[in-house]
Amino acid sequence: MTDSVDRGKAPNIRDVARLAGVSHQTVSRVLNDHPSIRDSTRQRVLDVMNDLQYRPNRAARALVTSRSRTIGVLASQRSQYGPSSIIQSIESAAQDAGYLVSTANITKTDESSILTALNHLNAQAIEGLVIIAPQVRVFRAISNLDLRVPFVTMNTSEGTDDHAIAVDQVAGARLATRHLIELGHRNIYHLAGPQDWIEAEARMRGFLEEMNAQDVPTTAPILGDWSAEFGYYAGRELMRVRDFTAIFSSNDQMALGLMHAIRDAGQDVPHDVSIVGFDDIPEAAHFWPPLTTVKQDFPELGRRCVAQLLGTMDDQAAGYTGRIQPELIVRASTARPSF
Amino acid sequence: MTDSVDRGKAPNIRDVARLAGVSHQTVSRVLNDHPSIRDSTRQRVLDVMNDLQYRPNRAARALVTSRSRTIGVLASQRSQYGPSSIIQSIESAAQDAGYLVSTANITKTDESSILTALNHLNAQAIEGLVIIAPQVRVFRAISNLDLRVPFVTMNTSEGTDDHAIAVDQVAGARLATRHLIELGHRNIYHLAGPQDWIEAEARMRGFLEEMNAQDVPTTAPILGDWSAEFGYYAGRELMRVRDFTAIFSSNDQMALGLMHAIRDAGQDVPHDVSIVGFDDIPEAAHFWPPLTTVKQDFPELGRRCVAQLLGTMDDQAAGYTGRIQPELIVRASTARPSF
DNA sequence: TGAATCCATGTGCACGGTCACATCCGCGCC
DNA sequence: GGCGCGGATGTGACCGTGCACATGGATTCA
Repeated sequence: MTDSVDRGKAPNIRDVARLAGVSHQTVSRVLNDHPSIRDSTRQRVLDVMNDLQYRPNRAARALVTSRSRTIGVLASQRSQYGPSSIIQSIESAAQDAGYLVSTANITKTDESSILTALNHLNAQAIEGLVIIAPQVRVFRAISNLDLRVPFVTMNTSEGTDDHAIAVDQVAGARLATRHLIELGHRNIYHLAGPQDWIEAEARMRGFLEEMNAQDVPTTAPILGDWSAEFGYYAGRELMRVRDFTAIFSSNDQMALGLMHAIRDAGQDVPHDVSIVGFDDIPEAAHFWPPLTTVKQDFPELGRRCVAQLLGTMDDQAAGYTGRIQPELIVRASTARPSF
Repeated sequence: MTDSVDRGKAPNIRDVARLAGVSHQTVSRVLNDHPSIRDSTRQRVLDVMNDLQYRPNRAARALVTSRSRTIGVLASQRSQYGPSSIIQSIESAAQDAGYLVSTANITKTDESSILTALNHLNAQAIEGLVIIAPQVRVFRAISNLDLRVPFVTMNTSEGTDDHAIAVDQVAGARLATRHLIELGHRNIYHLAGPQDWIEAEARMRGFLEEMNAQDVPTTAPILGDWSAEFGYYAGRELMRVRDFTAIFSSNDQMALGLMHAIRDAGQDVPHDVSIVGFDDIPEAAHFWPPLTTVKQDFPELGRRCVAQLLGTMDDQAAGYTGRIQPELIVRASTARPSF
């Protein structure tokens, strides 16, 4: 009678304790891998847990430890390949470490939508934050709010370098640019990402650095919005001028739009114009022509994020300091200029 | 002295109560919009909350109410455009309703990885479940586990229709197929998705139904894996045969791969082969040639999911019964056959 | 042999909310 | 004037877990 478990209510540690003939604290110790538990006792408890289909109550645990075991992710453009791959790998890494992930998305880029997102995360009592929407104003909003939470960002920015886990975007952009220069191009445009995105800025910087290093004169980059749509319209405008033989696009989608516009203008890629993208989305190999691009290891990026964040949270020295080196993938969208 | 709030600890309702000169229960009532609170009292409490930067503790609330206010999402292929768009809209809809979203991803398709994912969600004490990985075996695993949680799935399958919120995949596939037939094609292949995906099956069914309805003889569909890569290799095989003038691909990525292979074989899309995709990913308009495809309203799908799920959870009649109608987007990848 | 130490386990309370129930007060009505 | 009633608020218990501390027995060592 006293042994019977109430129907319709999940069992708790006291139920387990009673059936195993120990105190609730012993059960708790088994749950937390406390060293000084006799093997026979542990086994008995585990058996009862199994019988009862016992699952620890996360809320109760969070309440008493005041640790939510949740990390927040602040993202934007979530449906794009890069962000979504990263989120996926963050989530699986966090899950392995026993953490939950709560994401908040920024749709509009205004200050208030950033605040809404951060407040949402704050309400979850997150213990750490990964920022995948590395816009300058996001950092501003964070320091204004002073959420006292360790955070990690995917990309470097002045003043936040402690937190940065980066694919070396600058190096990637230099690879792409160097490739074009080595092919013989001298009139190269850069179609950049949105102005306030840190990775857009880094890629732009890499482009300019390499151009300068090789003594090639540059024109001002065009600021885009990452979308194929924008690339297409930018390409239409550019094709009116035609004072270039190559374009380095800050991501693959815009590169796709560019190639579309170039064909529409009756020109050929790569014969008339060479195109390089960035990211190496899975589709890039099948674009027409297959796109030369810079490959980022998104899954690895996500894993490192979590590793570093958990490290910071536990006040450990945060292992990974090195950047992930991106890789140039040469495909058919680049060739020697045709003069 | 007694009024001072401990530093380093988040304020709780009792702190608020003390400073507002009321009982903790009154504070709780303010939090929960209880009707019988005098306006002046409410305002006083709200002011104190504001001063203290009070945030209700989700864990404590979850503990006492035994409601986690969390809904789970079981996904697969998360980094692809469709799933990630849906997840994004689910998340924002859930957030609006005061719910948290916890996602679990299935990478491998074996039974055990499904169980792992479901267990992960189960450990969160989710109150509802959205299934975006509508593989047949997922349903089997769910009924085996008998998680007593209401769930919703994106696509219909025999026996689970109560839970289905569907874009009418069959209708979409029929639209695509009819378009090809009306252009005059008679030898049409279908490149389907993985066998055990319910949406793949539905699109295949739509294809076959329409072909039958129009008395066009069909060949057995080819089973793919959704990737552009697969589309490419399938295309290479198909180009050896060349007994067709059109292919209906079950998604845009595979269509992209097909077009790549067709060009590699020296043939032209749409002159020699017409191609139709499915999904209308943002890049599809800029493929070469721009892809004729069937557009799904992913964000709406996500919103409905949440609406229906919350409805079911509150035992309300679950509003939306109608399917979302997909739309054919005709672009340059389809034309009359060239004989 | 007794004190110190360590191991294995138990006891009671705290965490921050909500719920059921109690209380107090003012008002209308017979 | 007494009674009932409902609005506004207070009191104490409880949710499931972990922590600090207590306990008792075995072992070690002076």
